[in-house]
Amino acid sequence: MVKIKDIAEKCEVSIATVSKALNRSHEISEKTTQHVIRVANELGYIANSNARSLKTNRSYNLGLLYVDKSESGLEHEYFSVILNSIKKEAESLGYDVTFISNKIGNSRNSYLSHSRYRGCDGVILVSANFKDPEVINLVESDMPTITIDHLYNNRTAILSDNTKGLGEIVNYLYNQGHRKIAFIHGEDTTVTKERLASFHHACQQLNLEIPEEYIKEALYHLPKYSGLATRELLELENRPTVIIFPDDYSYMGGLTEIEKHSLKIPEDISVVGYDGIYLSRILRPILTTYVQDSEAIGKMAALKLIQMINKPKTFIAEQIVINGHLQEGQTVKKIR
Amino acid sequence: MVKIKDIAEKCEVSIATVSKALNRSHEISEKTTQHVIRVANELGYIANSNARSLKTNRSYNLGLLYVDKSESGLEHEYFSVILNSIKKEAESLGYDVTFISNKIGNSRNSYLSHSRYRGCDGVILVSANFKDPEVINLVESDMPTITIDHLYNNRTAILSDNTKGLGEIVNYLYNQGHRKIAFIHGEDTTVTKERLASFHHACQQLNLEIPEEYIKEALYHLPKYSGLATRELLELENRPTVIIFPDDYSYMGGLTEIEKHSLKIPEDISVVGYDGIYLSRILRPILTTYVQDSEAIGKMAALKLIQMINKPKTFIAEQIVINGHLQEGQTVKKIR
DNA sequence: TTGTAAGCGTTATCAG
DNA sequence: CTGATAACGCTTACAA
Repeated sequence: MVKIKDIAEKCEVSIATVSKALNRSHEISEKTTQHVIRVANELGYIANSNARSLKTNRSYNLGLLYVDKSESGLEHEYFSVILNSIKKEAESLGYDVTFISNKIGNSRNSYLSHSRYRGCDGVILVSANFKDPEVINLVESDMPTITIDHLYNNRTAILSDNTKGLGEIVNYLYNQGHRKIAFIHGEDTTVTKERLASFHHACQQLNLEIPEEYIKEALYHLPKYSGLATRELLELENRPTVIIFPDDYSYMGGLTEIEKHSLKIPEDISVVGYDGIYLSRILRPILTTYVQDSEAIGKMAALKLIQMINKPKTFIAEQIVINGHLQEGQTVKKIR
Repeated sequence: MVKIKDIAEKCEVSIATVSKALNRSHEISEKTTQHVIRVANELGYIANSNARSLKTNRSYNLGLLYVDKSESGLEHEYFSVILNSIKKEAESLGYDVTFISNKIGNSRNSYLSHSRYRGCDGVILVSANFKDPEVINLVESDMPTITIDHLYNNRTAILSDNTKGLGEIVNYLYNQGHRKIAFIHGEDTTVTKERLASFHHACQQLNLEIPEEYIKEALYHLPKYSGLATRELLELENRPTVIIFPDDYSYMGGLTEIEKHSLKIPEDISVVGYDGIYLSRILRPILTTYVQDSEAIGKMAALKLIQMINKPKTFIAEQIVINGHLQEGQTVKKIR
């Protein structure tokens, strides 16, 4: 590999001059700079990020903490899109992206250690177990971090607008004539809490009495559990006219159950999803769902993290809410 | 950050001894080794991968080249699963994974340069434009590489079994009584060539005459183009009884078109997908498709690349074919 | 404007 | 079995 020293020899200048020229330092004359750059190109010089990082303590590398609780990996489109959007934005700002695990080489280690080991300038937490002490440890360290869809005290987070989302859904359903609205929510997380609160708030505003049996817990992204919850709802004496699912994927579990009961969507029962993944649009009937702008979420996460890295002193923790919108599909029946 | 020197001082040994002890060198006595390790833990020592890599020329970091031609990113499940499987296997073998772009910092650069800049030990090419000179340049360099679903001369590749796949599909359709089999294939790639050859071969074996108008080109993962091709097929005088799609996603484009023609699947027309993504199982009717073992593909890619890295001399380029299987869904009608 | 030299945190060689 | 020391490739005071 050709290095700075080789260029220096060829140009008959010192390595310091080469380094400065390559970094476009104004200490160096325009002429020398151009010459050095030309020779560097001729020789096919490529910098060594390890040497550079060692010296500067900056890696221009972002860590990505992505732990899928369902152990099924990147396969959930919502997160996949976020991940890719992070990658795209980071690249366009001159940063690379490395996955962070809780191992270093072959031995177990904390996420924080791993991030430090790789010299990450910052870390984005996309889907993690936010209650894991190790994760908390990372967030509370001096390592710049951004969380997506989870809010830690006094830390920067990118949040999808769960409050607005559930509110819009409930109001839409009400306007379509629905009064018996069931809500299957995901496991207990910040996101879920917010959605539940918003659901109840919206119902209250509309003077809707929702029986407790209409509220069911399932797990995000796992159709099976939403299927079970759906069955319970369908077998209720006083069956709801519409079911809100935790997410579009989970709806598929409900769908199977609804079919088993020989019910037609939306004639016999209406359904609403959440996320607005590609799937929701290609399903038939097209799913009525709340579309999260996951593209924007990922982009904003990368952008804010890099801002934080660049101005650690003046950066103020903020909670950024990314708006979504209701996708009116074909799965909600207009009543009366 | 605590470093080797701090440990050395506390233990009253030299930094060389600490380094060796930490690396479990047998030059160092068991007693010293244990002591050093204990103190290292007490102090919360974390190695610095930059310094280490600089010295050893090994990063334990794999580059991942993933360029989605549809510009839509990680959102295709087939690739998402592969990516995650690579990440999992790499981690379990003590490697990290970094995305490789064609930029370094803010200036354009080649994939190869980027890989070198980050000191990657090797690179996996998941979804790339395999005809791009820059990509070819990377593969032909001394950087260990593995390609997925594309075969370069004399290089290691992980391939899904396209030959077996198309053969099985055709034979299955034949057994179900189908004689008028249409095939919408993807853009011209190694994979497509193989599938087309296999399709024709299987038909020939069965003495099936397939009219040329039954073979259509579309683009992988883009429902729109398969939709157009489907329309052409449906409007044919002599309409096929079954259509094979390039992939499960693309089928969705065909589905829309079939619905526009008020045709029922599989009563009026049968369809077959390819990939076997999650979607294929949750669709109704369940899609008959050829399931690729993407989990195994990703895992094998990481494994082989690491083997290549470890034994560059004895490693022999090989083409590894990962078997899939036919998923009998509900979209193929039994004829007669 | 350019050069000298120290040093970032490791590993590896060689001597003791 | 342990230690001194050079070296990896680069940046950056500071000197010239």
